[in-house]
Amino acid sequence: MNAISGKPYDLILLDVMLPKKDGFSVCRELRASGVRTPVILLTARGEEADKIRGLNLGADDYVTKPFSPLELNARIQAVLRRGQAAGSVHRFGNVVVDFTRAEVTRAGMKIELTALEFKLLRAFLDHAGTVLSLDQLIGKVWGKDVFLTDRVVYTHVNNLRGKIEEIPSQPRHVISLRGLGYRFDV
Amino acid sequence: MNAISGKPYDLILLDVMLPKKDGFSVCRELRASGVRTPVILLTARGEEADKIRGLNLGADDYVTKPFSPLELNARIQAVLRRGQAAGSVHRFGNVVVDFTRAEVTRAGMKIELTALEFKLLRAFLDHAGTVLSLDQLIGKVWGKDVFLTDRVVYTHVNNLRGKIEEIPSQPRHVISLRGLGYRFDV
DNA sequence: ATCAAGCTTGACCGGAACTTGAAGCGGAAA
DNA sequence: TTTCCGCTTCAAGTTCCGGTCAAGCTTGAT
Repeated sequence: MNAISGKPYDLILLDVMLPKKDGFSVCRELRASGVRTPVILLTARGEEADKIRGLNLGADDYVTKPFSPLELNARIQAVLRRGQAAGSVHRFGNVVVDFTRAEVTRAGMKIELTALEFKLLRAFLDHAGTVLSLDQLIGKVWGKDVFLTDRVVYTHVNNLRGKIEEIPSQPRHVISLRGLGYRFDV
Repeated sequence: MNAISGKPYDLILLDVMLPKKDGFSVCRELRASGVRTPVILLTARGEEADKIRGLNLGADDYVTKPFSPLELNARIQAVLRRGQAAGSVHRFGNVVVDFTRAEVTRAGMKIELTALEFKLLRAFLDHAGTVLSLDQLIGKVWGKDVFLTDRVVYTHVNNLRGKIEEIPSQPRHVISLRGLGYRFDV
């Protein structure tokens, strides 16, 4: 821990399989002690659950072994670039979204989203914390010049809710603002 | 402090949780010493009160942890774009208005505004300190060519008052000018 | 003092906005 | 072709906004 905490690293590559102490504990302790340096986890093939666990502990991305150097490099670049450009992995509550893999998990369980629901979720995440009117949503998800009834949006927003919201979730992620639209809160 | 005061930064990202000295003090001291550089506060989830405190101390925006890189970036851009006018976050008295989130708080407590009340409040804030006739208000809130009785305005102005004015507030924010209209004072 | 116009404030209720489950439709896969 | 499944549409039910009404108050003119 102390080997890391003081120094300003740009990125931490963490193997889940370590002697004496596993990568998860390290990751958790890092986060617990306030270190916000990006962390990429290296996990062995087949340890799907580990991936989720790691991301929920605060890791920024994961790479499954065996991995190609190219992929690792790409993900490193992505994580470093993140904060200005759209990263692939997002987290809110207990759900993890990986747009490049088109995978979503809630509390470690995989969730199936349709293509449209992905677009909708992306629109929300791209504007997290700001109100999106129905027209804006339609523009971002379906396209600028499409005629759709508001009901279409209602329905799909609710379908999405049914999949990503914990049940019952006291503070929802997708918040209805009557007369204004929706707002996504992380 | 001196590390900041001399140099022409475009923006300051300030974590509320800092070693030795919290972000609030830093923010207050900055403002007190005349630094007008935009400040974005990072506050932890659940510290709702902190948000308000920070904004009242002169911060320009806040981001609650955990935040998505996208949101942070969006807010940075927003604050930079803001310049000095027409920002999303307004303050008057002990109330804070965030139009992009469609959120209003008074003395730290969240207030629910309707869509119409938001539009009305925006019209007032956009022309704070100047008299707005009823016709002007109707034009800005309902639209240019709408026929409405004055009573409609009366009612909604008073509904808005009931939500944003402290009770009883000796100097009101929404001031009636008999025969002329209303004036909003910060 | 008296009065009327302007404003305040609370209550009401029709309908718009939203939720939610289910049926219809059409394209892609088998 | 048939089946499947995602997107759209429909519809019933619920919430609650917003224009209207009304009664009372304030202010300035007469």
